[in-house]
Amino acid sequence: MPRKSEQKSKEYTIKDVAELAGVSTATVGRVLGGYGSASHEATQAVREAANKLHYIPNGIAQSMKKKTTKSVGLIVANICNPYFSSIARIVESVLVKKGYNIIICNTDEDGDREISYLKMLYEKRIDGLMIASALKESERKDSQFNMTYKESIPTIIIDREISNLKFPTVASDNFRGAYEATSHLIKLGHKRIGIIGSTISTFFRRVEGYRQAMLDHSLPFDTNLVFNKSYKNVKPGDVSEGIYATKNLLKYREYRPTAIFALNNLLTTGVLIAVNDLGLKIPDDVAVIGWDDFDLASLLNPPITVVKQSTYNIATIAISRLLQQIENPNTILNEEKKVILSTELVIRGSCGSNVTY
Amino acid sequence: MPRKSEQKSKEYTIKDVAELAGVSTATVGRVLGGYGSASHEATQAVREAANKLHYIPNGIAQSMKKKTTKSVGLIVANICNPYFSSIARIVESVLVKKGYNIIICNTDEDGDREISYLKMLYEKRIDGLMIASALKESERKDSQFNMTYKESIPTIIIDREISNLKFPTVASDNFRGAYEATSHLIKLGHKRIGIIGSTISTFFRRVEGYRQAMLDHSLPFDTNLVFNKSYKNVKPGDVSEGIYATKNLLKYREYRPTAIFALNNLLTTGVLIAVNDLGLKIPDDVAVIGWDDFDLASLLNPPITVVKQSTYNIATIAISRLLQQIENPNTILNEEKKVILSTELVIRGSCGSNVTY
DNA sequence: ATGAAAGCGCTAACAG
DNA sequence: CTGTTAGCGCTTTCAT
Repeated sequence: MPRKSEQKSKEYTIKDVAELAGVSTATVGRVLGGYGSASHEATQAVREAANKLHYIPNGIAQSMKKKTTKSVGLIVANICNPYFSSIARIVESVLVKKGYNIIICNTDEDGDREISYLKMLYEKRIDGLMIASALKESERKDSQFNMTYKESIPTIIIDREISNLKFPTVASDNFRGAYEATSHLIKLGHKRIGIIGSTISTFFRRVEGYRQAMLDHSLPFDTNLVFNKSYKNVKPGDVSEGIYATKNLLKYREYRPTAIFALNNLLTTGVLIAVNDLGLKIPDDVAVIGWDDFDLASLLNPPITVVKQSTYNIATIAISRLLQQIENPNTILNEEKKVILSTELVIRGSCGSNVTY
Repeated sequence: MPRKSEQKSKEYTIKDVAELAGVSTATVGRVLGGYGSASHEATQAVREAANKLHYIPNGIAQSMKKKTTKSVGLIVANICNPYFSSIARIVESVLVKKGYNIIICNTDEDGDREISYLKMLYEKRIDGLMIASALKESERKDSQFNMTYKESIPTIIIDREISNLKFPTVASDNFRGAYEATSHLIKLGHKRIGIIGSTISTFFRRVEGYRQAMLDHSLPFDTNLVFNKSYKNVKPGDVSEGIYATKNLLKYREYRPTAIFALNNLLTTGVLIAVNDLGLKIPDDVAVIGWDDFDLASLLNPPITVVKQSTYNIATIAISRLLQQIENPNTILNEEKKVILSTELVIRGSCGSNVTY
């Protein structure tokens, strides 16, 4: 095999195939593209020629004509978060069956990055967008905001709602999930409950649920127990945020919360590590509840109680709605535009006795 | 704001901008594209016009001309595997800085899916490809095989080697990692060691390392202790494979291995669940070693000993080499084409005494 | 400094 | 059934 180095093998075009097959480019398009009709003879010749040249159609040129790219963008905070990777996985599996590709973008909860991703994706002329927005409420006041998201392209919002945008959205009932978790702790006798989150919108709703539960049970809402720092500068998969927050919360023995509610998996892990570092015992010294279930939750000692989101449903519903919009641009998704899925409190041992009430 | 419903707002083109600005399309291209030169006046007018129309350049048309798409494909087994999601995360973060997007493809270890993904990606005219191939050795004998991968497009192989292909590759030293883990168990007195993998190439190398270690210590290589079933039909994130394998391995008390070596995170979790189900204790009843480290490993009781891959290095080296190829197509990567990174045995408590020898 | 025009590879009328 | 041809939106010579 003579190595014609440097000589980048030319990409064959439909024209080359046409010449070799002795037909017109239109005919080649017809047999390869599967539209129109061609004689058996022509079909044969074209296939043969295409094979011989190892012809690979130029999707870019096709997109140019057809005005569709068969790709959708997925913007999430961090693909390393099992919650998002599960969604990506499920979404991709249904997309690929329809010939779509998925372009993944990690914002790290940075609004600016989100905007620049949006720009990239729109330039790429994606057919659809699925997004867990990192933009904070405040950043949306901006007058330019309305221009950031193109309402002309099919979009589905997941995980978090984006106010003043009329896209369909699929998310968990963050308020209720947190309300239930908090109530659970209260019923178990906890009065001082720490909660660890961050500045993203989803977490605000969860903190509200927590707050309401406290209030409804005549307990004070003490902001000292709310750790809501920003995620900035936290490396992906970095567990230190949760550790830091926990150590902070448990610093003063007398004010120490008797329970901690961590608002995502990474934070939960951080809490567990910190509690362990401090030589404290769960649930006797401090109870723990996490947001999002994980495989090892039931194997830890004690097993960890969690608020479980129906990730599968979120992903499935979201992608089916998005495809609906893509394939039928006139679909009006006005009614029932927002679907809020309930969460499930999975009670294991990390909050004390295994009550079932 | 009158809602001109249905009337899909027209995408503005460079021509619209040109007209509004009162210049030619060439000039618009020059100021927006940042090449050539334009008068201050023209520049001003163009920018204004572009802003007013919220003009978004058509990347497809650009790609058509420039013959570059600014996107790279990433083919992995399953993005839900923390090992792959970490790689994706790191790779994406360096790519985005250079204006590239990343298209993620999950093969689920299915060779056919890999081939169809490859086709999609090549049609999309990706600028580069990073791949952890799912193709088994046997599938590569196929005469068509050589045509499956286009040597004309920059490619980097990660995690597993693909024989007879002259692409650069970055992977862990699977043989050595497994050899060390197995030796560790042997030195701790284990003689019957079960190993759980699957039919993918990486795992073969690991089993070979295990085998060599056994042999070098005058222990028999007993295929009854090797669980190497196929992954087919296992759902993403499904832990049942590991559970099934473990229960199988531990079925007959008298032949029972005293240690189990699980070849990826998901399998490790399965092993832990199964062992727990069976009411056995780690490490007394059975020792456990896992492949790939994980945050909770040190929090489990006992903490789990693992073979740790330098995921960060794999991702970083791989992407830098890929970019090198993309940006400088004439780079000859002949020497040192293959980089094999060593693994690290992280000894915790799951194999018995915390020896350090 | 700027405009006209060719052309990237393909699809889809349209005409035959 | 098949070929000719006109673009899709942009970049980029080549003139001016």
